[in-house]
Amino acid sequence: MKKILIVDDDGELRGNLTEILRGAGYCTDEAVSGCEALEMLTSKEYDIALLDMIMPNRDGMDILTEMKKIRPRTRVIMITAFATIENAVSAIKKGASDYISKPFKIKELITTIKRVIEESRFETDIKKLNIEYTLSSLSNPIRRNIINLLNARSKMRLMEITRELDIEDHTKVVFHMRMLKEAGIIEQNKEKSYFLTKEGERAIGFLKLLENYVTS
Amino acid sequence: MKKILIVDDDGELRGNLTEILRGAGYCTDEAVSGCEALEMLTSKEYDIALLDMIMPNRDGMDILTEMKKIRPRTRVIMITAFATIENAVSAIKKGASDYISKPFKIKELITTIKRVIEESRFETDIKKLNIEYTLSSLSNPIRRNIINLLNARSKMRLMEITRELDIEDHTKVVFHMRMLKEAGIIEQNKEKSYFLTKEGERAIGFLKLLENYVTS
DNA sequence: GACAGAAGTGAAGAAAACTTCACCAGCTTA
DNA sequence: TAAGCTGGTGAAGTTTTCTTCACTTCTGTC
Repeated sequence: MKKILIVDDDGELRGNLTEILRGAGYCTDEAVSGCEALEMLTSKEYDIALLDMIMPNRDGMDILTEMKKIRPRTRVIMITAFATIENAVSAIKKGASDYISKPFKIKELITTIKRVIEESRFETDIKKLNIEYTLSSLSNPIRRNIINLLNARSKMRLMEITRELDIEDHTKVVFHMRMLKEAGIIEQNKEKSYFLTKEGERAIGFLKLLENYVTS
Repeated sequence: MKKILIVDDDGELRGNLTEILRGAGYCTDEAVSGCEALEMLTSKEYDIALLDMIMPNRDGMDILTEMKKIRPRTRVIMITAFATIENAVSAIKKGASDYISKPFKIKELITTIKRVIEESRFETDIKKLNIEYTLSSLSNPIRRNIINLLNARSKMRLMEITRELDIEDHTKVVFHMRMLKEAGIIEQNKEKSYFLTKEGERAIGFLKLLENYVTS
């Protein structure tokens, strides 16, 4: 069952959405604010986040950026009352999967959700890309070291890794962390600690296998 | 038990070497000529080849080159009656692991064989290098295609592969074939056909594994 | 509030990987 | 024996990947 996170400061709207989406067979959670949403994303993985663009405190666009950092694979659908083309474009550029404007019909929302899920399922090329990504991530010795470190220590921050690997320039590590994040091998929580994803753990398994072959 | 191929046109010397090396616990085969040696290498893998530099028909140096093409991982020890520094240097450059001159003492030969085996065993960096090689071979889509092709067809020649993959410039394929050969993933027989090594077959296994991960 | 360290961006340069091209040697076959 | 294919080599050029550097922003701490 697909998991959806509803992020909106409007309690009534949240309630309605929850009811409708649960009725449509989705598993939903609610977050009152962007900050709460980020916390929830840190501890749990969602397939989709419905994110209100305009919220008190922090701008939805900011939250989108943060969300993508924490969970690059969670699809975000932006919702806004004041739809403009520029907004839509910049949201998509920042990694949103779709963009719908209030008021919207329930049917419209459901269709959008279905399409976004379908897209993520249908991404054959992205699957291929992923093999590509995974292999080219693993083909670099620095990145293999990083993965092994994270496997041993489970959570590490940037400078810890940098010092552990005895690298002078931390931006070099930043570069490799980005590669690994793009490959879906690691993720980062709100405290900026990096950790292995499930895929990352598989990658470790893969590496060990390879090493055994070669060593034997 | 380590397998040694003795290549010399002098039957008496071959006989002696066989006796001594078997006594020392090695498994040996004999080849009368360079050509015969190449045939034997095609069908069987040896750890070490003792190769006489001067033989009728084909020059030992030529044979060395061919041997390295067929079995890049078989270590070759060159034996010569007329030792010169230039000869030694060019033999090493062509991939010989050592070079000894006739007449040699049995102890000397055994020591050399042991050292060469030890080197190949001790090559921790080469082991690491191999992971490196394997991964970077697999990280390129063209090379993955080549491996898959060879897996399906078992033996293919250069132009077959080139056409099958619909590549205009065959030298591009030559480049990737060289990479794969260096990684120990493919080898080439005397008829110039390429085929997967055992490592290559393992690489295929890895790829399938990875693909399953991603597809699931 | 000033300073140090953590985390990161973006541009520029260096290094490695890959492609293209011009050319050659060997073999087949008309 | 000329033409055409195969399997290469080596140099030059292009692209990608990686590294370095100058600079920013945020956070904690004194």
